[in-house]
Amino acid sequence: MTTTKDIAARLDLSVSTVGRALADDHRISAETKFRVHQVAEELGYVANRAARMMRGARSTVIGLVVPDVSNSFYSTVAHALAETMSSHDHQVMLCESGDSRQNELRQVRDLAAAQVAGVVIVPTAKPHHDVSRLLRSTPHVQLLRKVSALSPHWFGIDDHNVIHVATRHLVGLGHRRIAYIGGTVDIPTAAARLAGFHDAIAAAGLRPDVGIAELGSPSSAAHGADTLRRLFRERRPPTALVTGSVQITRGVLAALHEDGVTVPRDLSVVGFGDEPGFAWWGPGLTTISLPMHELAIACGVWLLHHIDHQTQETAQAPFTSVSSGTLVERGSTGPPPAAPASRATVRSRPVRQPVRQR
Amino acid sequence: MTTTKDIAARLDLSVSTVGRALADDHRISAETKFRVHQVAEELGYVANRAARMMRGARSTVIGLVVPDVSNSFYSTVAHALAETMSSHDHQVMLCESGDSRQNELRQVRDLAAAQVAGVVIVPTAKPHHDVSRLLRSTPHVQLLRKVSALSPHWFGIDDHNVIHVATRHLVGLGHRRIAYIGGTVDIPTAAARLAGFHDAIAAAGLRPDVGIAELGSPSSAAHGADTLRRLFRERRPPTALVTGSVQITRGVLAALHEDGVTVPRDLSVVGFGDEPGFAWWGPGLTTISLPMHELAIACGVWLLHHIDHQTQETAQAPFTSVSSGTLVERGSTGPPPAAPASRATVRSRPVRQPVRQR
DNA sequence: GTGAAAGCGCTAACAT
DNA sequence: ATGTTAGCGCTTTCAC
Repeated sequence: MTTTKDIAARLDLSVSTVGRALADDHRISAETKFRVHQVAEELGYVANRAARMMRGARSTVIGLVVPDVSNSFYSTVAHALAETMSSHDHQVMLCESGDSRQNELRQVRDLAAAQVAGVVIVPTAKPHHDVSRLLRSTPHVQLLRKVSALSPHWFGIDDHNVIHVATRHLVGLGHRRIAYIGGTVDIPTAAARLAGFHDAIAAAGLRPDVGIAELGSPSSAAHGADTLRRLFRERRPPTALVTGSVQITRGVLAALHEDGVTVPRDLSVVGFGDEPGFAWWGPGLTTISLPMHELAIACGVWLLHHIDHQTQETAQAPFTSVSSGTLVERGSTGPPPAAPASRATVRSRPVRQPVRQR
Repeated sequence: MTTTKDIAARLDLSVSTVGRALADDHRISAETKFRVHQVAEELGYVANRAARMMRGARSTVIGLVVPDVSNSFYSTVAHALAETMSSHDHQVMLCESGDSRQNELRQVRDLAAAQVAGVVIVPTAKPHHDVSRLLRSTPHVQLLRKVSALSPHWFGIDDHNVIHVATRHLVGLGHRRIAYIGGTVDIPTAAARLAGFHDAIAAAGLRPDVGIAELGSPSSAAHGADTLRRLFRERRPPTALVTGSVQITRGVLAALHEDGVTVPRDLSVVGFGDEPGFAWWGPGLTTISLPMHELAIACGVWLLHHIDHQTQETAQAPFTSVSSGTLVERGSTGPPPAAPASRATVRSRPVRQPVRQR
């Protein structure tokens, strides 16, 4: 590794002159600057960030803590943030919590050790106390989920409203037995979504068929598929369904496809998120589209601004930004059957038998 | 930020004793160690990585350079790598090149400045010379794509074979006018895929209808859709299609869906990659499934091993690992029409008119 | 078993 | 316009 010392030795200058030349200090002659840059280029000099940080320079690394980047929801976030940070000369450290407090703590500890400039975090249900403590001294903002143990700064979506709208849509179509499959209510967003469902159902004077995740179980595709099949095995299955997470939606769509359920005849479905493929699922999935890309960008630029301006002693007022989703109406929702719903053919042990389109 | 100095002052010890206690040095008494750890815990001490690195400690950060993490191909890679690195006490710095040499250079420069322990890179077509230079002094491995300017170590898939198998499948079904839509041949993987197609076509004695990307154009969904529509506008449109990237596959699927083309009656399709949703697209997409998760893990653990053992003066033999894909047969491929293909209804300005499934 | 001091690469205050 | 010096937080001699 080439250092300023090497360059100095090569030109018979002092390290400080080299440092200043590289920093384009006004006191250095144009000629010296030129020669320094030339040698630096030749030797492939790259300034050592570690040394710079020792001298008090702030890191240009932003930590991103998400449950799982392979979830397209979060990969969109990672992409948007990486782009935003890159265009502001910052880098993104990718950390996965796997929705485990222990992992989350390890990741945050690593970020603290790296003295990162800031952190964007989608927290787990109950972050470890040390996570709060470690983040206390680091500018950070919560994304999507919001827990009270961390900073009050938050960028998220109106979870309650989003599910409320989805449910109202089904009520408006005439459905009276509407089910909801969501994730564990440990997680605040999931709780808000469930509340949105309940409120919409209550406002319509209906009885909800709710299939939420068992406490502690993650919001997975398997859970979506299993719960759907359980709902269908009941005496009076629902005629409509609202899903409360992308993964659950995925599982439900796969199960409906595998089991040959005809949508919207046998069941109306409103999905969560608008992932690639949702548009071409069966008759097209009616779903809630969420502005994840824009949300992540807004969150990123806010954090950068916050980092630059919080040094002032001004009391930082809690900042929250709520974005809303949009109901995208496609073919998966329609009026309920006029006659008592004819039981759809749903097997608990599904046989692979794709529905041929013609 | 708490430092060893703070702890030392608190216990009236020297910084060296504190440092040793924290490092569990054998010369320090059990009691002192205990007290030091206690105070460290109380003060929320986190060792400063920058300072450690100044003392020669190697970084525990691995750079990951991909074109775009929102591409589920690469988000799978990012996830697998983050997991692997996390379980080996390493972190992942996420860098997006956007398939631009300039961005790639900036990102690699940042990684070099951060003195990262290693780099996993999906290189652009022609990386800047400085990228080679910068990476020369950093253990790195190429993933998927392979360019000669970088290290010979590479983990990828057998691109030629994968497309060869896909094409043979269609030939075997009796197709004689088979098209291929791939990305720009600037990128070695894309070139290999195209060659795989050509070889399979030549072996069958057929005339290929090839729709590759224009040079320099990225392998995008839009390109897939546009090229598909162009192919269909020709006098004798193909009866079968092979796609050469996930994005192109996505675009093709969307266009076929929007334009109401009946698959496999009007066109047989073999996709690339097995993304969520491909299974339920129309009659189920026949496609090449690729072991991206496993590939990324293998790549990650190899890099870690390489980092730990390259210090030995042993000449490092070039290491390459080729994984193969699997043809997943679903409903989107079938025999060609016996009679001259009835022109499918494809509009250049498609009207949204989803194909209703019944 | 513990302390003092040096030094990693860089920058900034203080000389010339 | 350039050189000298000190010090960031940590580890690691070398001393006691």
